[in-house]
Amino acid sequence: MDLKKLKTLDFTEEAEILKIIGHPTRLKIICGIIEQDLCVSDIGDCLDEPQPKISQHLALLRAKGIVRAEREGLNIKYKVVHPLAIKIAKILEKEKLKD
Amino acid sequence: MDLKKLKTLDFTEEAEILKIIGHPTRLKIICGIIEQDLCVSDIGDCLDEPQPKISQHLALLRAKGIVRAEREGLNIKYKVVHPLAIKIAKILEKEKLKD
DNA sequence: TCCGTATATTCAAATATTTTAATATTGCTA
DNA sequence: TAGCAATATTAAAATATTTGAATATACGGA
Repeated sequence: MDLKKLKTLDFTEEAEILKIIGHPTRLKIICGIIEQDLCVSDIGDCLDEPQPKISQHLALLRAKGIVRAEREGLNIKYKVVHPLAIKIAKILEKEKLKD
Repeated sequence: MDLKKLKTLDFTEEAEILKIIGHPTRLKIICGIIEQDLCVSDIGDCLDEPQPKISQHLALLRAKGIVRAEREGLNIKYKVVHPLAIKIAKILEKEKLKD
């Protein structure tokens, strides 16, 4: 891409998504729910983190439109909905499963 | 991926890369130099940011192994070398060129 | 070797993020 | 409707990042 074109582009939104995803706990949450929806307590089990902390991270992800919550009886299940986040999670999952 | 497998994985390094890239200036730098190597002053022109700021961001990117510097006469040219960063920059470039 | 151009470093102030702990809310079921 | 299980919110303290301004270094050419 030439410099003139680049000059007109703005990467603010994409950067924000990357920054939010770029946290070990949140990234693991996202990779965890990319294939299957999970509820908060499952995620907590998986990460060995206290429930409120998981909820806080999920709240951030929700606020940025990266995940969506859906009540299912007693639990609330989360799924990834942001296209860029989905792409990145899939790339990472693939890399991780190589080993 | 099942929960047991997920539990054994660590996403710390990937998260760090994403976080570093997840800054508007740095992301634009990376997308700018994905196809062509650029020197600091070209990057500065393109972003309308003071030179020391650009250098600071480049230093961070260098420290994390995301870009590499190469002197070329009077200038120093930068290129992206981190595989994950390259993948993401290419995804974003493609998206941006759609519009 | 002195000068100018290009780039890098440093440090302090402002700002943002993360963590922790306590507590609140929601909805099911007895 | 009381109690329990699941999830969410809040606020303060600790920590990390970002910015801005000043200054330093490195290299090539006269």
